[in-house]
Parts: sequence; C-alpha cells; structure tokens
Amino acid sequence: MGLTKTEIFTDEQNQLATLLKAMAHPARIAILQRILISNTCICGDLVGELGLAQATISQHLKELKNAGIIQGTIEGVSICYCINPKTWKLLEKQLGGFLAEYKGETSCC
Amino acid sequence: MGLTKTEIFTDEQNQLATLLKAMAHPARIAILQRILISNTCICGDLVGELGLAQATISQHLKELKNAGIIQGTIEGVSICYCINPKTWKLLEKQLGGFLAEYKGETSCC
DNA sequence: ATTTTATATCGCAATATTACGATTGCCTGG
DNA sequence: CCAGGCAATCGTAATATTGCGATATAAAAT
Repeated sequence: MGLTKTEIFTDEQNQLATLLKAMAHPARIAILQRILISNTCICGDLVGELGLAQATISQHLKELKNAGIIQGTIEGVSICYCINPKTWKLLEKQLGGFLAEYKGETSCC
Repeated sequence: MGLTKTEIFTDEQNQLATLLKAMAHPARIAILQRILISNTCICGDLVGELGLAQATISQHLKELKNAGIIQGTIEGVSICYCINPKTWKLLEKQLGGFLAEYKGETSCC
C-alpha cells in the first residue's frame, strides 16, 4: 500500500487534489506569491530570497510546472517562470465552485 | 532532512499550506463534497459510499479535523461531522485573496 | 450483563515528500 | 574553444503519507 487509489474517484476530484497538492507547501506558496507580485517571471532570485538551497528550489519549481500551474521559458542565461493562465483559470473555477458550495452555517451538529 | 522548514516562512504561508494539504487528497475532497451536499453531517455512510476501508476513512476524517476544516459531535451511536464555519471562512478569505492576485495574462515570458 | 453497532487507534508495509550536496548540461562572453 | 554562471538532475537520508487488518473503546439495544 502507500499509494492513493485514484481509480475510485472522479477525474475532477483527482485533478483538484493534484492541483491543491502542488500548492500545499509553504515554499511553493511563497514562490507563487513572488510570481504574482512581480508579474514578470523570476527564477534564481528565489534562491536568495527564500532560505532554501538551489536544488530544493528547482525541485519545487518542477512540481509546480508538472502540475501545470507555472510555465518556464529560457530567457538568455536564466529561466523565466510565470503563471500558466489556463491552469490558473481552471483552478479558480474548480476551487471557487467548491468553496461556494458551502451554504452558511445552517445549524448542523 | 525530509521535513519542511517552516521557520523560514510566514505564519500565513504555513497556515494556508496546512489547509491546502489537508484538502489535497481525492478522498478528502470527496468527503468534503458529501458534507457540502447533505449539509447535515454524515459519518460511517462514507465507508459504503467511497470504496475505502473504515480505518482509512476514519484517518482522513481525523486529518480534516486536525486541520480544523471539519468538526465532529457525538450523535447517539454514531458521530456527526460537519464543516467548521470559522475555518471555511478563513480558507475562502486566504485562498480568495491568493487567487485574485493574478492580474490577467499580461504577456509574461 | 452481554451483545451489537459505530468509531477510533495501533502496527505495519509500500510509497511519496522534503531537503541538500555533488554533478551534469547549457548557454553566453571572452 | 574554454571559462563563467544558471539551472536541472542524481543520489541519498530523514521523515510523512496512504491504506488496511486487527484490535480497542464506547454507547445503545437486548
């Protein structure tokens, strides 16, 4: 055991879980926030700004890229990362719908 | 190594990461959706509805509870789980603010 | 008091994640 | 072509997650 039983769930559930998982780390949230602020892409600046090793940052970037949340393009010497608009919109839609499903606190338990 | 360096990040980043992590599993998304639909709480019904063992469901519920996303009260024989309004509102706020920070696709890379 | 029913917890095995040093690959400038 | 820096990858250690059977706990029914 030790691996998620994806066959049991819907594609939507698996997809949302994958996206959330990709963001569910403080370093990756910090990376995304940096990208959101300086809209324009960043890269090795992160190594200096966050207190993590280059290999670690690269790994986090890879995970965000694998999930489709960011995309990277070669920009001369360094590499430029930025938000993938398509996935971001999908995320807004899926997550928005999910959160909105909660109808106030109609006295449950 | 192998453990997240939380000291490096802000409380907000760590908190959001914890909440996202708690939701970042298809089974837990499915559980939350069930709760959102039948607003009123559920419990061992999940064992029949999702295809997972009782011990596994119980563990997922525990994780959601630890994160503060759901709360449980004893309801006679069984236990009634429902959304924790406080955390849900926090999540909406944090996540909403986060997602909204993206200013369209102003030609990045 | 004993059985039934509903959950939680323990213990384990398989796998995934996190972090980093070391190395490799790759472009650019000399 | 070769040296420079930037970023990806490899390998490894420590720890976390996922899933389940088995067992424990606790309230309700008999």
